[in-house]
Amino acid sequence: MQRVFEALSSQIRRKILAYLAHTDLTAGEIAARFEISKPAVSQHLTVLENAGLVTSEKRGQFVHYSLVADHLANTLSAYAQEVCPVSKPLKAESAALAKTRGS
Amino acid sequence: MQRVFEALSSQIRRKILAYLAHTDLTAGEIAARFEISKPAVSQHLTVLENAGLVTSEKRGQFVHYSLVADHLANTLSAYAQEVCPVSKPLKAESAALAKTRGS
DNA sequence: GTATGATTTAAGTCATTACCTAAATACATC
DNA sequence: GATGTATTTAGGTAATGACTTAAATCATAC
Repeated sequence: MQRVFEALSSQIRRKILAYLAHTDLTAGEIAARFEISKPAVSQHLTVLENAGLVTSEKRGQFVHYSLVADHLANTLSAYAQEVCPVSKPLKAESAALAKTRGS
Repeated sequence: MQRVFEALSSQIRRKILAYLAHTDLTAGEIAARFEISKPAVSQHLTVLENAGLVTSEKRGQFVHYSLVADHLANTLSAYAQEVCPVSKPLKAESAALAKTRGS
């Protein structure tokens, strides 16, 4: 929990997660989307991985990163529960979601 | 958004919000629940207030703090949407909530 | 095995954050 | 108005985080 919220406190890291929400990417592809150095991006990816928000898999000389959406959603949800026991907006959003997806 | 996640990156601040979820508290009552100095707690409260997560009202010599649950829930929900467009756990949690509360 | 490209590790700097103590401010009471 | 309590501001230090460049690692291709 601490590591997750710490990871989410950086705009860059939140953006990385948003990119990974659409598709898996290699470290290089992620780095190309930001203006900071590759080592800096690598550090951010390490933070995200230590928080359990992404996983990495080495294929050949590339390292592919992917989002662990469940962990993110579970953590946010758990804390929202703790602090907003009767979380109206969350509920409303989810109701809309359920409507769209039929479950 | 940045300020909210920055505020949430501190365990102490998350705990303060959890306390305020149950009831409003004065600055002193909050400080009494932690082992750090009162000025340190005051700084944390400032961070939370700047993030829009709490509001304060001065009554006599006391300052009462209360949670702005909507802002917290909305922000978490918005980012969850951005990163987990089909957020199963969030939905499941909310479905349970809806059941309990009938709406 | 040498050279090339992808990624991470290492080492160091700069800025920010968290914390403390001491002092200031504001309110209530006598 | 002097005293006591609640809270914040000020000033300073230590720890943490983000970033950089340079070097190391590892896989690929020649």
